[in-house]
Amino acid sequence: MGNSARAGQPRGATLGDVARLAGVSMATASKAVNGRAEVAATTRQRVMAAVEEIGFTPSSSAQSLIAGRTSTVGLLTCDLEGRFVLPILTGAEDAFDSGQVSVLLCDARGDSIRATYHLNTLLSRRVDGIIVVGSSTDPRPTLGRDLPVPVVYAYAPSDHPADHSLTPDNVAGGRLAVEHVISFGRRRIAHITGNPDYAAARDRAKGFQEGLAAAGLDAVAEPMFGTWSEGWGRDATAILLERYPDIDGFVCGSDQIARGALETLRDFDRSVPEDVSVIGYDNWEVLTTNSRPELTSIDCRLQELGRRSAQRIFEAIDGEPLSGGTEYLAPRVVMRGSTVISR
Amino acid sequence: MGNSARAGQPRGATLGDVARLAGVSMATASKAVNGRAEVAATTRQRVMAAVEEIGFTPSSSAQSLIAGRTSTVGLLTCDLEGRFVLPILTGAEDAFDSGQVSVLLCDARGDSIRATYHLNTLLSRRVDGIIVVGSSTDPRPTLGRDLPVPVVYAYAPSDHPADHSLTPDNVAGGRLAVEHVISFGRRRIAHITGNPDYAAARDRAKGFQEGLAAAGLDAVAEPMFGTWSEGWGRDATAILLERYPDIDGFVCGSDQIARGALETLRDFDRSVPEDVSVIGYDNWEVLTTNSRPELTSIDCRLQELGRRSAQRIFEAIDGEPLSGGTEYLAPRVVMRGSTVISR
DNA sequence: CTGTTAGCGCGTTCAG
DNA sequence: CTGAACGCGCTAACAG
Repeated sequence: MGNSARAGQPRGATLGDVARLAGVSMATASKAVNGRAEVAATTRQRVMAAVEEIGFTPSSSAQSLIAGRTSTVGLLTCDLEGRFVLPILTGAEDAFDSGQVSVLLCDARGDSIRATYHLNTLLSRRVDGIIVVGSSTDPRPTLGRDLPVPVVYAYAPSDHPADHSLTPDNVAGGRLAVEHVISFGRRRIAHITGNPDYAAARDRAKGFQEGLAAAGLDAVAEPMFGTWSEGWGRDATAILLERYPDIDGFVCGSDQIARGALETLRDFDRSVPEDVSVIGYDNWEVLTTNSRPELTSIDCRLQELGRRSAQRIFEAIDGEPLSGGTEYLAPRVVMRGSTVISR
Repeated sequence: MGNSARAGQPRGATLGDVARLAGVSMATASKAVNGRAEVAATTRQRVMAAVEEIGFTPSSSAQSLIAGRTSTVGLLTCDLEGRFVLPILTGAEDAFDSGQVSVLLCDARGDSIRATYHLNTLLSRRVDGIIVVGSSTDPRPTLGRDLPVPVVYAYAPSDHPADHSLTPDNVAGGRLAVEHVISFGRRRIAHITGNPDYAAARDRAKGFQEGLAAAGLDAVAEPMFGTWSEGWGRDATAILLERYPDIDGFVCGSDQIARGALETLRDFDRSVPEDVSVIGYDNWEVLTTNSRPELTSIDCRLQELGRRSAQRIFEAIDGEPLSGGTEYLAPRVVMRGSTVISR
């Protein structure tokens, strides 16, 4: 307090102010501030003192104008609410952060008109690159191929093969899930998953069936497609248990579905993981670590996805051109009590 | 496609390019682009054609330099992962969006050193204002009083009374919750909540007790403080039911706790909402709409909180100085099957 | 109605 | 080692 009255320079002090106060020219002040060698030690001290005194910070607008780069990237999300964008966003923010670049956040709310509007905003702000974060793994329309900045598509791949996309490998995830359950000796395994309109549901089911086949096992039933909800998990599990009482493994397409499965298994007096194994998908902690038993789940490593997306942008900024095509990120299994017997 | 080869001006075309191509001076081009009146219709058309042709977008860096404003605000979050910041963030983004201002996102990861670092970044980028989003409702240290831009604290209020803060009214929420349960005829009501180190837990408990007293009711037991987890909800509910079998209402400090309560009530064969009412807190949809029955909950209106924070920043930018003090946002109840009997 | 000039805040030559 | 001059892309005065 007290020096709040000194806010006579409300919009930030300029290098000129510093120079005047230190009794040097702007050029000298600039060199001192930027730590260049060609400046006398005593002069530098005077300058730095002045900097401290008036709280000078160089204006990025001016610097960008000269450098031709803004050290800013745009993050264009299609649906901020979606729970998948947040980890990606933190991963990217994390990577950019240590690279001294700032993140300009835009949310298109799933509206393509708003998306192009925001794209213009980002281009006008001369971002050095753009990450487009989708809310599902279904391919999304490209922003266009003749943009003046590198663009990377995260989570939802672009529908244009020349664009660079990063997306979780859901086929591998489905396969990993069933392999995990098989490794605990299960042989009668069912798959309950979400809406088949989602590529995620189809891909995971595909991986599930591949894994089963590779182990020489038959599916106990066709994959059950429904919704991504606990309610569907409960209902589908009940249906399956009544029809195939010998089921000993449930591979679920989401943690919500798996939670529902756990609940119904309790109602049927089957013990998890002793009699039946259950595995979820997404590793959504609020769901996986609060259930009884805790839920083993497939983790898509979304934060890593965000980090890598940022890395690709960095490389592109540094001149290395972006290769076209899609990178599939391998998932991993996080083991918990719904498959592992604690002792 | 096809014109991707025309990317000879990779870093964006300049107004000079437009002017040259249209055969006019930069000043005229500027006026045409900005829709000023003092320009001939035919000239304007030539200019706009040139704009289209080379895909010109004005550089915000240059514009900012002149205007002295960047039309950018900083969003400084303390913990992006936290589930409370996301709605606030979307609310703010929403409001800024319609005001043509962009959002610069920084995440301090709960680290105060990183916070001051990011603050400097934001100031150097000459943002027109800053919203600080905390991850709990406990007061947080002020960024300082002598900043050259307006600052608003959202969710976590500043510990400095002269700062402007917006935070949910948890006392009102606790009271609202118990009033709702009382309105359904419940008289033997218990409160299970989270860690008492959190102001949220204490405030909600306080509101709970006020509401009870105002209705002339005695608490069936002291509020049960624990953790914000389903496990604690299950355990605390079991303890209470064994000790006070006549309990007919559970006011919970979080939706997770309420989910746990629902589960234990099932184990005890009490029907919800016929015999017992249960209400959660936060209205976290994945928890409230997937339970059996669905969970009535208190909604903090975080998106509205974000929107209002943005509004305060707007007002401050427009010259209206920020008043000191904290705005408490009234919560509302979202009714679902855990209190309302469907028929 | 159009073009010329100056300057926003800064970094970077190039003489002194 | 220091300072004067120029330019980044753009807009606001003024002249023409």
